[in-house]
Amino acid sequence: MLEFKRKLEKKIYGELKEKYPLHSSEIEISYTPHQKMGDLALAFPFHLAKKMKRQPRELAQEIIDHLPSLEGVERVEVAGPGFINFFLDRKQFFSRRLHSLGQASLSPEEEKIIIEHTNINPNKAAHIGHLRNACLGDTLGRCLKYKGENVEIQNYIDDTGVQVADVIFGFMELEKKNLSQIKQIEEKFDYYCWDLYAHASSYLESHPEAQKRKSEILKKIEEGIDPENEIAHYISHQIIKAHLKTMGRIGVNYDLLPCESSILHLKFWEKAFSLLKEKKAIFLAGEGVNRGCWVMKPERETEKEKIIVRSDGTVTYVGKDIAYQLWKFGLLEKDFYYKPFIKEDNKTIWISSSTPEGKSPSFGKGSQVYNVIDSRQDYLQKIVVQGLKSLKYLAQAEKSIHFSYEMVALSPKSLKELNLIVSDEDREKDFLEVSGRKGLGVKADDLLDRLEAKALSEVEERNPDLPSERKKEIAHKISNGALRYFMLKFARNSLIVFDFEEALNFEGETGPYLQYTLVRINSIFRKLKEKEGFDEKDLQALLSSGEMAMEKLTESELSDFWNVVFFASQFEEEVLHSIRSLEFSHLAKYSFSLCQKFNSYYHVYSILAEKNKEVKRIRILTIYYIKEVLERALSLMGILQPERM
RNA sequence: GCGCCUGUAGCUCAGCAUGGAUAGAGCGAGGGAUUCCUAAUCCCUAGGUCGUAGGUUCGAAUCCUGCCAGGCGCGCCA
Repeated sequence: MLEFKRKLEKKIYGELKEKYPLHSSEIEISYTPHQKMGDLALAFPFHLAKKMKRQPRELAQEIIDHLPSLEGVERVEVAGPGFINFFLDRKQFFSRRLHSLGQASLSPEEEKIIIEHTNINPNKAAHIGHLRNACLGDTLGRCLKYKGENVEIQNYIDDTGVQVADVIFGFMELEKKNLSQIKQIEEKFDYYCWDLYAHASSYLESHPEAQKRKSEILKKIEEGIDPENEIAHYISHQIIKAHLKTMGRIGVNYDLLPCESSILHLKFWEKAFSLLKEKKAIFLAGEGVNRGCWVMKPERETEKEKIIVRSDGTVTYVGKDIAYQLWKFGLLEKDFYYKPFIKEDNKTIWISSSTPEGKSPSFGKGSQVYNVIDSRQDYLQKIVVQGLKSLKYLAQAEKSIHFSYEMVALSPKSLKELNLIVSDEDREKDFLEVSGRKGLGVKADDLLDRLEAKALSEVEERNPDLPSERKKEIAHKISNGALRYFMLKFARNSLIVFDFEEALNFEGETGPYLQYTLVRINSIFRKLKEKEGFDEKDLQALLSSGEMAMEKLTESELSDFWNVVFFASQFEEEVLHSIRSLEFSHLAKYSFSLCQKFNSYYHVYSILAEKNKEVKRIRILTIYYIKEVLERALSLMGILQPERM
């Protein structure tokens, strides 16, 4: 479709450029609002009419008279106040789409793209907010790979931060546990830490004298002193494993886990610091409130200067982030060591190390970097980019993309359902921010468990005779579809106020609706095979024969056929649009609309029962085409495809 | 105070990049469809001053400005 439009635009421009004052960019083909008006539309007669001081409609007609017959276009007409609308040769169009299935017309534009997402502090279980992050980042990765890009997924691990220290404080001071006692904990470890973290946080808040011990813990893990350090190591690694398992449940994967501890021990910051000083990107404040700090000048006069190194010589969060961002672009002149963290059949997840290890693939050195981080960090991400600019890495600053999105909050109803106690002040609000520190949130695994349980009971009801393993597998796929679609259907700037009833819904605009549509299509092919012996070979024969007797379709069937096929042909444009705008709700809504169109078609036109062979053939090809597009759409969204439901 | 984001149907949200033809879905409400490929479906009905006031334009939900309302950020926390 994309290619078809571009060719047509070029051809039309070529025909008209001599006769009219036109720029090639003005010839832009769009879609008509309604099928009966035609398929493609040109709006340029309006601009041209203005330039030439003429009536748009009359001018449009004149232009049409000048146009030769166009390949693939059956009819051209003036519409409305002066649009030029094209009616395509449906048979030719469909036949070409079928033949070009599988050969993507998209092409990569970057050397290597790095996506950083998930980034959960390794001190507690993952919650719904993290699921949104992971779903967005993972979908971006899948779409970019589909486009042909070389993509590396990184999940940054802040294993030396205060959050981890809080949990260590909880273990050592509140529960008086040593490492071997911690290892004996039988409960789900990330859940155990979830509660302990909340407990330790509130304890530390009400016992300011305990802060001293916490600072000591923090210092010891940064300097690598046991037992605090080995406990930190144990906790973070156990939690990372739990997170990877949770994300594995929804099909989210990573290539590399870069750790804060490695950045620290390999002195990434020191290198970045000398670069920043050398290029005068930061300076030492000699007076004012920030005296003794290294600060970055604001871009605008009205903004405050940003502290990068505190007066005690320690670096701030944003400073470390600048160092990490430099490394991602291969600009730091330093690298991590790497070792495998998890090895599975054909996939290894690597983790950074601060000491030399064996052979590993090459990481980092991206030409473009996406950081998937929620919108509360807009300002800090801006500072990171500003850091690159001050270092005169303008190209890299341009290619540092903050994939910003709104958070997931909790509705008062959800909180009540979880039996979470909230303060009177919080109760007044329409929604509450998820807070790991307060233990306020819906744990990712809990939500997934509930989705699976609900899906299982629905499967039981519909397919009581299936073996229990099959049922479980289907329920898993359904829960996966429900969750992934839910996380994608909202625009990224839309705050999701989480509600169980809405998230657990399997009807209407939901993942299971999409999955169900595909199940129906597959079911038709299964029955075709069972009842008529129509198999893959027959399908291929049908595809290559190119025989389509479109004239056998009634006028209304031709119109319904075209409605769904023409829409399906726009898939690649939707993917590109989603990548460009980082708005995967487009892809989600597009897929949903495609399913709606198919389901309407399905109710009117029977395939198995159709007596007319020629009509039947067209219908088979139609649903085959939709199946191919839909399967691709679902896989880009990370939605699994059950064979039955 | 400054910066960013949001305001569209009873509810939840698309549409805004690149202005275009009659503003769309889902949920909820009411009605209907199953001797026929899975009813997790489909069809019909009701429901809209696109926050508000201006501006630009042949044309504005979409672009610009003001105002109102809400959220987030602006720390020698991470």
